[in-house]
Amino acid sequence: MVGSISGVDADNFDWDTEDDLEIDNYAVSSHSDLSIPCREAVLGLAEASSSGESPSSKLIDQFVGMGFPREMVAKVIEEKGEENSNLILETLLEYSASTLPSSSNSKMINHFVGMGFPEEIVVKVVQENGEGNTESILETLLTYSALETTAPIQQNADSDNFSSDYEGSLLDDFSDFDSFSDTEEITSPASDEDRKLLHLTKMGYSEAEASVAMERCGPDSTIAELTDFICAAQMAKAADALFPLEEKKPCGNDSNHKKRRNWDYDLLIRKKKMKLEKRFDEDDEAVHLPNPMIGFGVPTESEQSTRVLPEGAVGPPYFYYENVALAPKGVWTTISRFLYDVEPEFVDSKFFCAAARKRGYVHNLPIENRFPLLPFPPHTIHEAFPLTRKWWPSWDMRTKLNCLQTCISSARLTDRIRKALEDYEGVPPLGVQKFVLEQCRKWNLVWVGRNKVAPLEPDEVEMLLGFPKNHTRGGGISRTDRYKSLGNSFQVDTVAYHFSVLKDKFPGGINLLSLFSGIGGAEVALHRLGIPLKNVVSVEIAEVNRNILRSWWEQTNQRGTLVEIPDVQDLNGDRLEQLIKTYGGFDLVVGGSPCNNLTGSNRYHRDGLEGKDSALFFDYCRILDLVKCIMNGTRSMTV
DNA sequence: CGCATGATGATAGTAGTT
DNA sequence: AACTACTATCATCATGCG
Repeated sequence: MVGSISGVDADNFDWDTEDDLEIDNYAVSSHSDLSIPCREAVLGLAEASSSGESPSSKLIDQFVGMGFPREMVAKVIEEKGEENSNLILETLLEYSASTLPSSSNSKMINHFVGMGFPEEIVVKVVQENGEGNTESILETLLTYSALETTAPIQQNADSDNFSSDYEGSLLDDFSDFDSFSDTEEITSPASDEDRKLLHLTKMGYSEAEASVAMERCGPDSTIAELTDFICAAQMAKAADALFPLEEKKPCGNDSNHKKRRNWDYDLLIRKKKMKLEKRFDEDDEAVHLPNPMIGFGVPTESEQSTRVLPEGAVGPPYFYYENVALAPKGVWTTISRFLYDVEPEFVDSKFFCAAARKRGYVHNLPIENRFPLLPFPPHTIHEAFPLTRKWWPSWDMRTKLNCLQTCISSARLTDRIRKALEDYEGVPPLGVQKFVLEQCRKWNLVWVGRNKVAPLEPDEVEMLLGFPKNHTRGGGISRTDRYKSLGNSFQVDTVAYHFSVLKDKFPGGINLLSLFSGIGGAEVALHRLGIPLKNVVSVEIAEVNRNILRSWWEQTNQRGTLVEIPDVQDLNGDRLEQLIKTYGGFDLVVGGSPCNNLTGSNRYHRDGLEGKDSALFFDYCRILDLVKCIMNGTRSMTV
């Protein structure tokens, strides 16, 4: 019963059974404290000689693979120890920059070229900054990358005001183009928009960036405005990616791309990132989460707050965007910037129901005179699950559940917990309590019997989130799918509280554009508020979710029209124009874009807004902008 | 192939202390 | 300020079964 680790005390109880040594088994491997996981490229380089050797030589191989001399690597590791890879790299860079004479020049250049910077620029920058100053070389190079231009560099300004001069001249160069395009008649086959797009891509921006910028800045925007916008956006997300959407660039730099994934590059970028963010936090105020997380108010805290929306944000239509509050740094700054600089409202659903759900909402709804859905849902675990009270131990002080996620705990875990508790009559030792509570919090376990904990059933999750019972049940939906769909959904009471201000404004019902609808949290919220749904256009990629929504739509005898669109990419300007013409415009545009790449639960692809799924946020922006343009009649008549 | 199962940390924040 | 301790988190991947 006492674990195999010698000298354990009560607080350090070993919970691992003999063949299950995985729990909290951190820091066993000597590599576990490396701050950056090994990339495939590095592994590839080290693979040949790595198997069966000591971690030390493995580490040496890794750095040798980056192009440092073996002796130097060995020496540095000896000096600094193998724990701190960052320090090792720094020292290596220092050495290779300072100790090696003339021949190092080309080596250094190769080094930066290997990171993916164009050779000519590297040569120039190294000359200007001097070889010794790795930091400032990198800084200058990164400045270029942020501008991401392929135009040749001819300026000979000094390094201090280099970038600003560069940008200035760039814009000057295009001022001619602006006046030209403004006055030109549109007679050629290429539209004004296409010309600008072409010009921007020629300047080195990706097509995606360019089109987003053009949509955001409007049809009459000048090239200068557009570049301004892109630069601002890039600076905002510089933290996440200094080479946004690099795959889209036409020039095929596949080998460079791979090299960029090198380890040293990642380390340096990370350092850079932290610096940039710090600077940003000082200038713009960082997005900070309120404590308590009640946004502009919740029903229980009856404080009336007001706000003034930025001019560009004012509807129609009303819009409502949602995502996880605890996203990687800089993400919410970017989201806010792309949504007309509206300040996000961070709300924890624990003020509305028995489960926490920390989310950020960017919307232009009024915030005065909100009212909650009635009846109030249960506010504590005991109220929500009365039967658990009998088995709930006194030392489990939880009154609220944590965030409902897409996965549930394994049966093995609850089994381990049961076995652990069975060893004791009455109250278990503190160490045992700590372990059990930790797991209960992590997996939202509730007490269903003596020493027996269990994950929530799907219908219990439905109830907690404010959906009707069996909302996600049947019709070919698997149990796993139910958990997944529910875990990705709105908390209905929370969203309904925000939507409640619409009830007076749209007594005859509303037209809803619902992006990434999922299982229809927004629709259910409006319905429960008693706001009639006239026409709903729902965009949802997953067939199971579309089935759920359609089934709910039929069961609740909706009078309106439900239009289902699977792929958000299909919702282009033409389609929108047609829909808006048919239904007379949208009153509300709702969307909670996928969060897979933002949430901390994701161990594999937490890539920020640049992630494969999270980038769909930009589709939300695109569509919202189009709706705004079309409805306000400012869209150019050329399409 | 669909489905269920079990194993797999890192990040960014708070709170407290030095 | 810097450091430690502690906490929570709309998940993905490989595997095995029928």
